[in-house]
Amino acid sequence: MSGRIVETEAYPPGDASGHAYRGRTPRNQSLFLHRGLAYVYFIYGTSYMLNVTSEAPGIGAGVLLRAIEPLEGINLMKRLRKTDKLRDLARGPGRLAAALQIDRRLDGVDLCASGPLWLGTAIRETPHVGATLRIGITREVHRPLRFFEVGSPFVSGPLHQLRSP
DNA sequence: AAGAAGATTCGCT
DNA sequence: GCGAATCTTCTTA
Repeated sequence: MSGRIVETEAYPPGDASGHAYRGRTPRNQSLFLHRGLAYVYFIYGTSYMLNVTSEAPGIGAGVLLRAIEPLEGINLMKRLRKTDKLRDLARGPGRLAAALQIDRRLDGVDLCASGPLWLGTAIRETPHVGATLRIGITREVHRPLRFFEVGSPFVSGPLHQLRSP
């Protein structure tokens, strides 16, 4: 299965809304490893979230992947998500993880090497990226750190664009 | 020690 | 629109 990332949120170093803010715990320890690894956690009793670590070792920070445009393995994703609606397969961070069968076993996996889960690049025209407010947080709510592809139907949440980065 | 809140989603009303 | 699901951390409600 594969998809194109169309929505992310940044949780940079020192961000009070980030999971690393209060230091290392058993759940978030992979956030403090080197960049390019998966940080996967479970929340609300229902949902896994996939993040990519983004800083040097010892600095806790990452990027939450909130939505992908499904590309390959769509029928498998439909089974895993128990829906036939293409638009709903991976629109939202919990849905994204469910569509890609991601759970805590993938926590700490190197996303920049061959393995069960990885990031790649594809040559395309430069996407139009918008920035707006992050969703579902209660601290540092005014920072425009949610990034999305303008016009994509596979993006979740409000799309009022605050600025173009 | 116990309860609430959290980077959410789903099903029922 | 609201409540439930139920893991991890933080607060003391």
